[in-house]
Amino acid sequence: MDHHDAEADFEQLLRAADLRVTRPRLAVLRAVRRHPHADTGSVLAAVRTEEPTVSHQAVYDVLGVLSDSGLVRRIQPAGSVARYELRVGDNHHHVVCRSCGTVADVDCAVGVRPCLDASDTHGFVVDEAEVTYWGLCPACATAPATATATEN
Amino acid sequence: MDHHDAEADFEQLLRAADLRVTRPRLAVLRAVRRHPHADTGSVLAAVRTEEPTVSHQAVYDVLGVLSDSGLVRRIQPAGSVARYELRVGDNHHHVVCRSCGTVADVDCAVGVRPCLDASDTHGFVVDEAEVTYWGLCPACATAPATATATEN
DNA sequence: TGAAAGACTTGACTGATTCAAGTAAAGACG
DNA sequence: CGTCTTTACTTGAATCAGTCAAGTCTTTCA
Repeated sequence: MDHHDAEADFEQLLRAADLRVTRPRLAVLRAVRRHPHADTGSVLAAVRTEEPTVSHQAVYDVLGVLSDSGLVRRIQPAGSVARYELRVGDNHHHVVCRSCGTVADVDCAVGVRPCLDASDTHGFVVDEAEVTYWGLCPACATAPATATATEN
Repeated sequence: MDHHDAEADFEQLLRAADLRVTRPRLAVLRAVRRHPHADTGSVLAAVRTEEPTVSHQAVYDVLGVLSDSGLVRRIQPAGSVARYELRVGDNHHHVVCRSCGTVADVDCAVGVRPCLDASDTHGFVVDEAEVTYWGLCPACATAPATATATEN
């Protein structure tokens, strides 16, 4: 994984989305790549290891525009703050640990767009079906409940 | 729907769950029945039309214990505050309007427990698959986006 | 009826997220 | 390459859902 190639990728990604290329945006993209499912606070911390002067507001703004542009995906399991990931457009889903809040990716077995056919959507125009699996992660399934959700 | 019968039902429900029967709890159950998918604030407001002295903390507490006991179900679509409903244990799902946040119930067409078979759950012990359909409600699909999510 | 456990009230507090005003940097164009 | 316009970022304050803590009232059960 060459550093400059990855940089170029993110830069292209931004330009293709008609977004200005800025240091905070590149840093956020790198942070999200390094920490899949990280919440805003973790992204901020990760960003500041490279760009110590980036403000917390900038991170909120950047995550907002990147989400709106579809460059990152925002998820928010019940009871959790917003989390972000780079995997986008591949219709994957998430398992969330009820005990510690850890999130992992899951490819649905049913097909490319599972469960997108609801019987009656009351006239809603549906464009996405999001599946969240709830349960216990390997650690919490065996150990007593202690941990609290923070990072992945 | 006779008033006293319904009261008796809720009372039984509470006792069956080993919960004390209190005015706030009955009022919350009635409020949630009257306002499916209402958030905590709306439940509080609805409760106070019958029991004006109930504190906001009590409503949080009651909704907490009722959720833990499985008497009500708590949902929280991304970007929304917690919402509550009485329909429980029937594995139904939700459509959420991207524009106004309105929530509606959906029975999944695939079967009783749709999508519960994920290909690889990374060792998680999964006990529930929650499906959230995203799209536009009839009103927002035709009209320009204006409304903001509040009540159902 | 009276005691013990549990629920409720009150009031303060936290923490994620947003708002607003001003400064700085990116991209376009000459 | 320098200037201009647009848009991003910084700073600092504010909001709001939800939680914590201490004390009082109720429910339940003996």
